[in-house]
Amino acid sequence: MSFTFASWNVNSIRQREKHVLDWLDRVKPDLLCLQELKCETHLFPASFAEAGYHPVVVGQKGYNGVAMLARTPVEVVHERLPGFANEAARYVEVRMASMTIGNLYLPNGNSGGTEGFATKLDFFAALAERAQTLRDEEADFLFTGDFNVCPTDEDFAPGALSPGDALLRPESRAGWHRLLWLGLTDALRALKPSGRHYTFFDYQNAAFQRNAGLRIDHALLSPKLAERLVLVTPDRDERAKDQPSDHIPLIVALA
DNA sequence: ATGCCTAGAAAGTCTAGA
Repeated sequence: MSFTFASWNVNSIRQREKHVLDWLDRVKPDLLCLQELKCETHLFPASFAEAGYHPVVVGQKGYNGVAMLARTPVEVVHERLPGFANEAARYVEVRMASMTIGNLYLPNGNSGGTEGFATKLDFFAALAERAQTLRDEEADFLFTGDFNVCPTDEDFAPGALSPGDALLRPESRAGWHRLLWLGLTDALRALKPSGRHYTFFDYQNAAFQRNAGLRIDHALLSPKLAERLVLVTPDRDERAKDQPSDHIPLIVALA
């Protein structure tokens, strides 16, 4: 059974409500995973449910916040990442269409000094543990969201990041690679093994116009789901619109 | 020169994003 999902860091759901509604109407995914809601759960816009989507919202005041918008009712499994001792609203996991789907907003790691970076690595470690558990349960599962890591040097435009940035530090990349070693497939690179396929463009210095982007929004698929992979598209059209998020949707289709 | 955007919290101008 075919299944289309997307990940989109919207940088405030209230600022982007109309963008998301229009996008849902255009793409009609089975599931949209949102990050950086920047709003409390009870302030999440009602318009998505009115448009026929089942919302699962894990919000908080100010920063962070994740949500799922599903075309069918879902079972909520977790509203925090097991093993990640931090109250920030950065993970939500559901069961739908015979899959377990984790939607994550991984800490950036550039703020908060040594402790801030350690929190990022802690999230990666807990995510690997979660992957191991799901693998042991023989679940078909995927993780998608804003991983805040450029897996290789091909995943950021020259000059877009300074050398010591948390998005490309070896420890961050090791966290990413540990997930791959657990048998997960990087959906975009499975279908587009090389080339620039960015998902983020800074608001400053006309980064989008210069294609000075980063590939930091990802989808990781467990083996049987990877066999069903037919399409991965970073939706650049969204970044050209008025008042866009700095991230674009990453669309993935399974056969 | 982490700064030339953007958003949120909050009422100044920070912090965080990445």
